[in-house]
Amino acid sequence: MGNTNKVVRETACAKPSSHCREVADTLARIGDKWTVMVVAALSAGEAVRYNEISRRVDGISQRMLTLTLKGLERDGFVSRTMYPTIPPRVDYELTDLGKELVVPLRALYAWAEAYRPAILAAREEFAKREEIEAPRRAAFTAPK
Amino acid sequence: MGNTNKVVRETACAKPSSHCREVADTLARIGDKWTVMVVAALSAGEAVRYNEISRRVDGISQRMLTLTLKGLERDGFVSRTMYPTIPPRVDYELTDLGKELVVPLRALYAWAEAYRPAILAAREEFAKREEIEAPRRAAFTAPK
DNA sequence: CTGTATCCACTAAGATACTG
DNA sequence: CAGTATCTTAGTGGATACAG
Repeated sequence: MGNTNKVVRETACAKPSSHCREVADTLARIGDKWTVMVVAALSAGEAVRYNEISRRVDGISQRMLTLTLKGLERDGFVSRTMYPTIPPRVDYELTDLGKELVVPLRALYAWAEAYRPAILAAREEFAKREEIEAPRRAAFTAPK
Repeated sequence: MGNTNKVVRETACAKPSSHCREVADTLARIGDKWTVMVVAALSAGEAVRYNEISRRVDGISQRMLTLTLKGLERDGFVSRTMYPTIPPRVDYELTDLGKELVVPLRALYAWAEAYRPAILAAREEFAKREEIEAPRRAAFTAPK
């Protein structure tokens, strides 16, 4: 609990009057493994139930779905409506803020689609160059 | 090393013919903590040396800077030019692809700037509601 | 149905020290 | 100056079991 490390975190920025740390922060929040996909699952506009999201975002664990939804709710991107029926039913829906998030996300989506081939190509070329230069260090693999 | 868990990773997608997993993947790649800031440090256009980037992205460790730069180089976003002088000098510069990346990043930047107040407001309101509903579970804090 | 709680494996990331 | 190597710690995410 004692704050031994004080971590300044200020001025960790390239440009003068820009809050690029805040962008990085925001990007990190929406850019994690599941958030984008959950938002995508809700982007159609209608309210979706917990299990339906779980089905749409196949591969997500309950834990991660709950955490992701809670994070999105916390930041005001989705609204949670609970019906105390039996069995219980909970609807999730994008808020207005959430819908605003979809806009830049779609832009990024378009960008990713457009440039992914270029990225993959660059990656392959890089891998090839690595295989040429790797052997130079391989000689240094002396056991201690 | 034995692959006990087989991890399908296919069809983890909401919409039919969309590669939203790929967007998530791309977003995760460019959306991590340091990548955005390093790209920002290079976004002015000129070539920048290793230590200069290190200075601009204050707080980054050598390890993380090296890894981030290697990742960016790998994906074709930055070019690395090495001058075998003494002392050695290495310049990093955004490639054309890297400059294309700056475009959606700026859009996201604008979005983050515009909506951050709304997000922070939502977060505070959520925190308040939590404090009201938390006590209900506090009663269950029985020691095992 | 809609979660919560616990445990465990893996990875990411910082600090530090050393090399060409 | 421009990295690499290694160690250690903290956080992420999955599986499972259980609760309301």
